[in-house]
Amino acid sequence: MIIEIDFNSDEAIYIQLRNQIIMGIATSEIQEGESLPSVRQLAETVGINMHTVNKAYTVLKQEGYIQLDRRKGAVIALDVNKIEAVEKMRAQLRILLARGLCKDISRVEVHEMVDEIYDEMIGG
Amino acid sequence: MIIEIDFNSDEAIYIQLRNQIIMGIATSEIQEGESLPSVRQLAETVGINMHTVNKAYTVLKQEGYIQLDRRKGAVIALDVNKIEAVEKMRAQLRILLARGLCKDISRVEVHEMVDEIYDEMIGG
Amino acid sequence: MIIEIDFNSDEAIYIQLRNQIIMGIATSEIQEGESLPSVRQLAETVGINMHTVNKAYTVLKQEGYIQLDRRKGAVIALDVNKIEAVEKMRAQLRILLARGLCKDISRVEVHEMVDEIYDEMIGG
Amino acid sequence: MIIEIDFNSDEAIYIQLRNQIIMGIATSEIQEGESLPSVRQLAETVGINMHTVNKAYTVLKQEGYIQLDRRKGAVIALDVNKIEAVEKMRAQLRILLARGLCKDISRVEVHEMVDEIYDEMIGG
DNA sequence: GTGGTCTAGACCACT
DNA sequence: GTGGTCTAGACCACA
Repeated sequence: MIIEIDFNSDEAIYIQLRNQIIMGIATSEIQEGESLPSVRQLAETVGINMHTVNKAYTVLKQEGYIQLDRRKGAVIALDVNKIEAVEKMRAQLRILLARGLCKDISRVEVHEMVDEIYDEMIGG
Repeated sequence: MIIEIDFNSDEAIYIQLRNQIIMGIATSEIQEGESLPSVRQLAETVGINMHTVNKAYTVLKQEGYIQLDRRKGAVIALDVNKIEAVEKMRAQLRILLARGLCKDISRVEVHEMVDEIYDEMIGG
Repeated sequence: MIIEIDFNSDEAIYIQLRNQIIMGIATSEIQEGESLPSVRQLAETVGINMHTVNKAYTVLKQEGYIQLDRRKGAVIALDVNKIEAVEKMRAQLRILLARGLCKDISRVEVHEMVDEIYDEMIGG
Repeated sequence: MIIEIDFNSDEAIYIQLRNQIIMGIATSEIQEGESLPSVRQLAETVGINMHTVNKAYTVLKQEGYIQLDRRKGAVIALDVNKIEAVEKMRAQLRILLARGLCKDISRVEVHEMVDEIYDEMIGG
């Protein structure tokens, strides 16, 4: 799994890291039960500070994507609180689609985009 | 148009303000050519700092939702750069759907959610 | 409210800080809705690093004692999840009383101690 | 006597080990004069590192629960320094009850909890 | 002026 | 060797 950070982005590095790891889980590049690299190792690979990786891992834990195992480090462990997840997604979709409406993006186009992204991710 | 700020949210106040104004445009509560309240007035109504309102308006201008007129203040004026808007939406949908996949939200459920939100907004 | 840190303690500074703030809430020295000092201010007063205070505040937020208000800073706001709190207390009492049993501390003595501490705190 | 470690807990493994052994002594599952398993054996049974078991035993010795004998290994031997034990318990009860007060746990409920735990342990 | 983010280096606890 | 903790300094976003 390749992680690439855009240092010119206005998104915080730990957020980019978190997002890419979530993408990795979604596309099954990393699977439930597997371990992420140690904070020091990933920090060196990516070229950032250990503490920044640590923050990304902490957030991933809070959001229910990993668990910190004292022997194996950060292990993929999905805590599926679906009700919460659905509400969170709905809130974010709402603003996303509102933006789309203002920019003349049609309902059909959104549905197409959703399907394209799903096909990308699950390798359909 | 009612604006409500959650001061305990982890989202910046000016972002919440921007989002709610975009929602207002999408749902036609405010229409093209109409003016937003003055910076001072909105700040007072909502109970926040003038600088914060200013920042929200500046962002809305940069993103092509309003224009700042010396006499009429902030006027709704949509600058539809659709190609850019589509790419922006695609990038955000990608991480949103990745999160959904991890949390067992199915493709069908996402499509349903999209339709529900569209119906809410355009009053279908 | 006076905060004192024992730099020779084996307890982490941010834990000592958290505990003393919880004590302050329990004894009503600080009340619901009041603000804690800013991280910089408290750090200076106590003579520790800003980041350490920040960590204490973060933990207090996660545990449901404060909320971070973007205008007022850290505000006392008790999130009473009693079921969770009771289970947490039971788990900790279990090991505490087990230690007591091994050290010949009687059930009566524990009850007395509990009453003494309650009287101290609520000023009975 | 069954020992179970939660590798995802934020409590160090050697602390969990220590606590469970103290629980075993308190509930008379292991009695004064009896031996604990050898470091090697316990490490293998539980699936942890030998050093970790060693650390737990060392702490138990320092706290006056066992003695380390070259031939018999770790033997339960209670060193009752009651005054010290009472002060230690009082300090920990103080923060525990402060937490309880904040979470609306009443004095009566604490007394009930104490009795329940005592009954569990001494098989009342 | 405030918190958020990032970096960096150091020490210790834990495995 | 690993993460946890603490310190420190710097810059930026936010109010």
